[in-house]
Parts: sequence; structure tokens; C-alpha cells
Amino acid sequence: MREKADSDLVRRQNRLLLMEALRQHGAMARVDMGRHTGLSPASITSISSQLISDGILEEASAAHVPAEGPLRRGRPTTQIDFNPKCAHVVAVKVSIDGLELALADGRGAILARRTSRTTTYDADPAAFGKLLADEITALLAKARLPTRRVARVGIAVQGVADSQAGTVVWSPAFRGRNISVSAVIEDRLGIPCRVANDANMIAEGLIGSDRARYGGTAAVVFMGYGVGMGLIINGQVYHGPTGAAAEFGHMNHVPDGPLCRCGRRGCVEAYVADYSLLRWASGEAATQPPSSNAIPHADMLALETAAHRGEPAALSAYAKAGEALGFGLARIIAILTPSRIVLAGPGTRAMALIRPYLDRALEAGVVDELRRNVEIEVVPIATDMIIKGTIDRALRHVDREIFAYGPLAKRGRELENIA
Amino acid sequence: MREKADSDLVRRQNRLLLMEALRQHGAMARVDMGRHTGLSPASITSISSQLISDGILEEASAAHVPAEGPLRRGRPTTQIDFNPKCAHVVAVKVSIDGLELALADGRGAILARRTSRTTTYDADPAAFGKLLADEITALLAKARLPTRRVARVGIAVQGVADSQAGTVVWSPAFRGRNISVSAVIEDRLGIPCRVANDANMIAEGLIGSDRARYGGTAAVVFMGYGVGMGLIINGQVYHGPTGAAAEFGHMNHVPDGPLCRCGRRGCVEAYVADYSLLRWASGEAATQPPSSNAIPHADMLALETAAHRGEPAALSAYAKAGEALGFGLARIIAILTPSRIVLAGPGTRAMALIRPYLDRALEAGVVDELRRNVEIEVVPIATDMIIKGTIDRALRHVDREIFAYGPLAKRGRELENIA
DNA sequence: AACATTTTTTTGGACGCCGAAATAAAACAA
DNA sequence: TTGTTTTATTTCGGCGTCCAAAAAAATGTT
Repeated sequence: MREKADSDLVRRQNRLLLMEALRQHGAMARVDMGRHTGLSPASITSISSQLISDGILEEASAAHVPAEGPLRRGRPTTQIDFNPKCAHVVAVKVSIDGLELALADGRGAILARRTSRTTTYDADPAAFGKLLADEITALLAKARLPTRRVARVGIAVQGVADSQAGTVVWSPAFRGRNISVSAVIEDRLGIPCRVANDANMIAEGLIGSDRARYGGTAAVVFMGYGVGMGLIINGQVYHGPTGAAAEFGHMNHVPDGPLCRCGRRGCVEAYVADYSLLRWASGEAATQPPSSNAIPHADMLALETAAHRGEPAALSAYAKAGEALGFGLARIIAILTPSRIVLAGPGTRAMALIRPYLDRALEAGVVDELRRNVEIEVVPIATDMIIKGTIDRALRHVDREIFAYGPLAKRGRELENIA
Repeated sequence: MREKADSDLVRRQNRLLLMEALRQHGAMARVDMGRHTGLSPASITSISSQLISDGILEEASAAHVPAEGPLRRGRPTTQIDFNPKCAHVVAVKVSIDGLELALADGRGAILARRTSRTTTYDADPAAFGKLLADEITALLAKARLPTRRVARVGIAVQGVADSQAGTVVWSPAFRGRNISVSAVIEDRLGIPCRVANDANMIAEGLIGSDRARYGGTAAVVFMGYGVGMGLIINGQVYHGPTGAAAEFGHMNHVPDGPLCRCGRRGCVEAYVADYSLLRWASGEAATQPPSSNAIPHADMLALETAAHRGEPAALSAYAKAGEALGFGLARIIAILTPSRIVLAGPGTRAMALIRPYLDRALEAGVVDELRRNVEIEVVPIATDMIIKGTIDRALRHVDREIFAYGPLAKRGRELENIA
């Protein structure tokens, strides 16, 4: 059911509205806030000055104001933006290659990074949380930032994440299952922590980067070592009841098809993922479970050149991938009629080879009426979009769950991890 | 972006909150409203008396109050409920068998019905709206209700509806495509009108009947002459960007499979729908487009008895249907991880024959982790659920878009169609 | 008849928003 | 320089909503 409304809710809502405008468009003057939010100048003054005295926003010092084209008459505007020190967040990307961490300030600017080649596949599941906590501590040490100033940690993993339970249900990066993550971080560092699927974080990043384009209903497909999907429904990333993402990679394409890493047969991933392409091309039987090792970048490049040279086995691998991807997307379209499908990730490098088969499958797989309203877009997104999306999500969460509420003094919410 | 909040929004929200509680639990006393909404008694008094003077609610006359068990001390409660005359809505179900209409009052009670065997398949698409308007007029005449007292018409059709454009994009009930409906009704009768998919309306009806059970994330499959799906996401029926429903029936199952009514090959419907079952059983080639006629009920019963007798062709038809349904649902689960799947409609009569194959396919089609959290439920829903759902939806829309706003005097909204 | 109990209404205060007026800070013009 | 114009921001007073507390209403109990 909906939430009860009172004057408290009004303020919270409008504070949030103002912060959202700021996140989306960057620093702006109070007048612009009025334009973006629809609030009266009087209310903007009231809300913004409150946010400033809360330490969440700050006025730009005059020096910073850029010359805005032709000199304009009238009282000059004062730009307002997030106070970079209002909060900090840490984003962690866990993949089978290792860990990647980033520390961002309250504006989303990255202050420090850290990469670690640690492979976690065979690691003790119980020790993983500790490892992560240590990595985060090292990152913060590097940036000389006390732990308590981090408001939130976001963790993006390949595979199925249960963000409710804070666990990694199943991931190619781990042999074990149901690995607890959030609880350990929260216990060891005292920072709220959320686990999420990496493709969902890409979707989050896309929304943050261009709301007009990705804010409606869209499906974001990540192709690479695995195949993931982030679903955007009515401008929001869809997290199922448990917080799991759309497991497009493990949606069945053909009953009794090639063996997938997940143990089933015929998953989309078993046609489209890096390891699947190599398996097709090498003529290897698709009845053996694939190796769990990372695939060298060079191997994929070699496969691509082979295909461009016209080698039949390589070409046929891409053809099979294109068909599986096309039928998979056709099924998504039939169910959700997204207005946009984004193909992203390293796997899109070979899109020229895949595309004809994809299009043919799409045509065979779904009625014209539905297919016609979908725009398919290829974005060879830097994997950094996962980090960006994780940061965005963490900051938006802080905005909504902490900053939207009044000053700390006024309420009893636990919250030391700011400023 | 979110909506700006002011005292107006607060009242609107709380009025709606109160009306939702009433829709869900039926007549109740002010104290109960407080319990359900979390609003203070003072606010409940204020809001309810406003709604009463607006003619939207009414106090039950003392006579109607039921003896509530043991006599209780203290001031007795006064039950409040919707004023049945606050608005009326018309629900229309369009299927290949003909039309079915119902007129309901502001409480959702059905005042009059009308059925018509008119088949629309070969009718002039341009004339369909007029036909519908005439049918509605006849229904209202029967109930002696002036047209202007109907606040809304809801139309449920098999197939793809575009509720934005108010058209039937594609339906087995029509040969033509993109048949305009809403505009004609609105022009002829002056009543706002929405077209929707029939499976979505079943989902709407289920939510209305048991929010606790169906209010989360669920998929409702309707099996019968065709195969439809209504998707409930976070307690709300999902209407895609254009208003189309989840076209589960026309989601591909196997590339190059049997020919479907939609013109593609291998759709789920081409395995599971009535005509598909008969086609399999008769050994008819699945390369001819199926007939567009309604299938006699007796034919389906005959097929079922044949299967129960053990006839191989009949058994195999159900086996194929079960497998296609199971893989289809496995794909839905992979993408959306609903916590509940409801199988409904006449096609569920043969569930005992289908179920083993369905379960086997489900097991083969999706990893255990995802499958385990889904509850599959068979509900041989009376087709009347479509009408009920359409009425519910129309009334909830009136609540939200009209009643939630203050009295007419206070605002400039067009609205003659009440009380 | 007085008291107890429960529901509903009334009253007064707080808070948020808004429109209008006032103030601030600049460019422009004489 | 000094006043005028222009635009941005703040201040002030009014209005509507909510809530807590007190009052009133309506009934059962003793």
C-alpha cells in the first residue's frame, strides 16, 4: 500500500526532488532548481538553505563560476552543488579476473581506485567477506579517509545476487554457492552494504548518464565472459522479489542444447558467451562442462580474426550465437515490449559477424507489431560503467534513505557514516 | 521524475489511501480506517466527512449494521462505504465467441449484464466501435441508467491491445488490425474508455480479490482458445510502454516449430492453445494456418476423454503442450523470478495430463536456485474474472483520477460523468 | 443515576507550500 | 558618479494539512 502523507513527507519528497535534479544536471542556481522541480522560489530557498546547513549541499565559491557566455544583467546566480564531503561510497566489482574497487565522493567523483588480481574461485567462501573488507580498508588507507566517513558499499558481481539476504547465490567467480557478503562487511567495517548483479549496475549507470534515453523501459544485455541482463522498467532497474537480476544468460534457448556453466542445457549463454564461441569454433563437444578459468583476451581476438578471414568454424560459431541471441531477445520483446535494447560489453566487438543472424532470428521469433517499436543499440561500454553504476546507485540510495530526511538531530535514525 | 509535493498532494494521497482501504476491505468504521491508513482520528474525520459531502462515500444507515457478535461497550461505530451511486462503470469482454457486457455501480456490484453472440471476425473494422457503442447503450437502457452517469468504460480483448492509442493492434477476434475502439466510444457516448488485454484484466481481478497473495510479483497465464499472460510486478499489473500485455502465447518456444495463428512458427500458443492440441491430436500438418473459428467446447472435452482413455495421439498432444508451457515458464522465471505463477482458464481442466511434462520441462529449463522460490498455482477461474478485473480497474482509475481530487467546484477538471 | 468505555468531533499548534513584496547584486545609461 | 533596469534570492503573511489533546457523543455497567 501507498505511504501515508503528512508535512514530513512533503518536505522529504521535495528535498529528494531537488537532489535528483542536481544529480541529473549537475550544479545549478536556485532559479534552475525551481524550473526543474516546479517548486516556488520561496520553497527552493527554504529547502536549499536547509540542505546547505545540513552539510549536504554547498554554494560554489564565486571564483568557480564559469563565464556563462555573454554577460547578463541582473543579480548573478549562485551555483549550488553537492558538498563533495557530504558522504563517500565505495564500489566493488567482483569478476572472475579479480577485484576492482573505487572510492567516490558525494558528487560521484572517483577519489581512489584499487585493483587486485585475487581470484576467488577456489577461495574459502567464508573468507571472502574478510578479504573484501581488507581490500576496502586498503583502498581507504590509500585515500586517507577514515572508515566512518563511508556511507555505503556497493558490490557488483557476475551471476545471481540476493540483495535481500546480501549473498551471492551463484556466480562464475565462485565455486561455492550462497556466499554471504553484506553481513560480513557490515560487521567488520560498520558500513551498510548491498550486493547486486553487474548487468543491473550497467543499467543503473546508463540511467544515470542519460535518463531521457534509458529512463523508460529497456533491456541491457552484457555480453562477455558470461551473458547478463539488466531490465529497466518504468525508469527503474528491476530487481526481482529477492533482488536477483534478469538471468537472460540462463534463459533456455533450445531444450537439450549445449551444456551451460550453470549445469542446464541450451541456455543463451551456452551459445553466446566467450567460452561458448570458442567451444563451437574448436568443434569441442558441448557436453562437457566448460572450464571455469578466465579466457585470455587474445583468444577472443584470434577467433574474431579467424572469422574475418572466413574460417567456417569461426563463422558458424558467431552464426549460432546470433541466432540464440536473436531468439532470446525476441522472447524478451514478446513478454515486455521494451522500447530499447542495449547490447553492451566486450562481446559486442564481433557484432558485425553476429548481427545478420540476430536480425533474422528476431524476425522469425516475434510478430512485426511488437518488434517494430524496439530500438536496438550497440554500446561497447567500457566495463567501467559497472563501477559508475554501482556508485550512482549507492549515492542515490544515500540521497533517498538519509539525506531526504531532515537533519540528524531531528530524528532517531542510526547514521554516523556521513560527512 | 517524481511529483512535486504540497498540501494538495497530501490530501489527494490520503483520500486515495482511505478509498483503497475501503475497496480492499469493504465497509468499515472510521477507527478501522485509522488502523488501515495510519492516519490520526482527526484526519480521518476530516477526510471522510469531505468524501461524504462529495457524494463519494456514505454512512450506513443504522439498520444495516450487522450484530457484531457480543455487545460491546462504548459508542458504537458507524460503518462507512462507497456510495453505490457515486459512479458507474461498464466492462466489456470481446472474444471470438461474441461480446459480454456488465454494468457495475460504485461499489463494484453488477447491476446488469448483456451478452451478444455477434462475431466480429469478419465485421467491418470501422463499424466495430459503433457496434460496441450500441451494445453499451442497450445495456444502459436495460438498467434505466442515463449515459452520463457512467464514468468509464473498460474493454478487455484477446490479443494485443494498445491502451495508449485505444486500439486493438491484433486479435484473434478480428481479421483486421489496428482497430480503433476508445476514440469511437468516447466520441459517441462521451465516456472515457480504455482497451486492455484480457489476461491483464484477470491479473487485475486477482489482485483485487486477494492482494496479500497476488500483490507481489506474479505471472498469470490464461489457457484456452489462445494463451495469454498478465504480469504483476510489485503489486501492479505491468502494461508495457504502449499498453500491450505480456504476449506469452506468442513467445517463441522452438525456432521453426509449428505454425501459429500470428503467422510465426513455434510460439507457445502453437503448442498449448485449444486449436494446437486438436491439431497435434488429429495428426494434422502444423504448417497450415489454423482456422479462425471458435472451437466447440465438446471437441475439447472429447480430446480430454480420448487422452484419459489412453489414446496415444491425444496423450502426445498434451505432452507437447506441457513441455512447451514448462519451457516457456522456465524462461519467464529466468527473466523475472516471479514468486507466483497462476495457471488459469479452461485449458487447465486437462492439467493432470499436462503437469508431469510441465514439471519436467521446468526442471530442465531453469536452475534450481531460481525455480525453488516460485509457487505454481492452478486456478480454473471462471471467465467472469475478466469482467470483474475490468470493473475493478475502471473503479480504481476513477478513484485515483477523479475522486482523489477535491470536490468538483474546487478544480477545473472536466467531469460530468459522476453521480 | 453515575461511571466506564469506545468512537467521533472539535480545538489549537506546527509545519510546509505559495504569492507577493522586499531586498540584493549586478549591468546599463545618463 | 548616480540612478535605472534587470534578474536572483529572501522575507512575510496566508492557507491547507496533519496531529495531539481535549471534548463530546453514544452506549453498556453498576
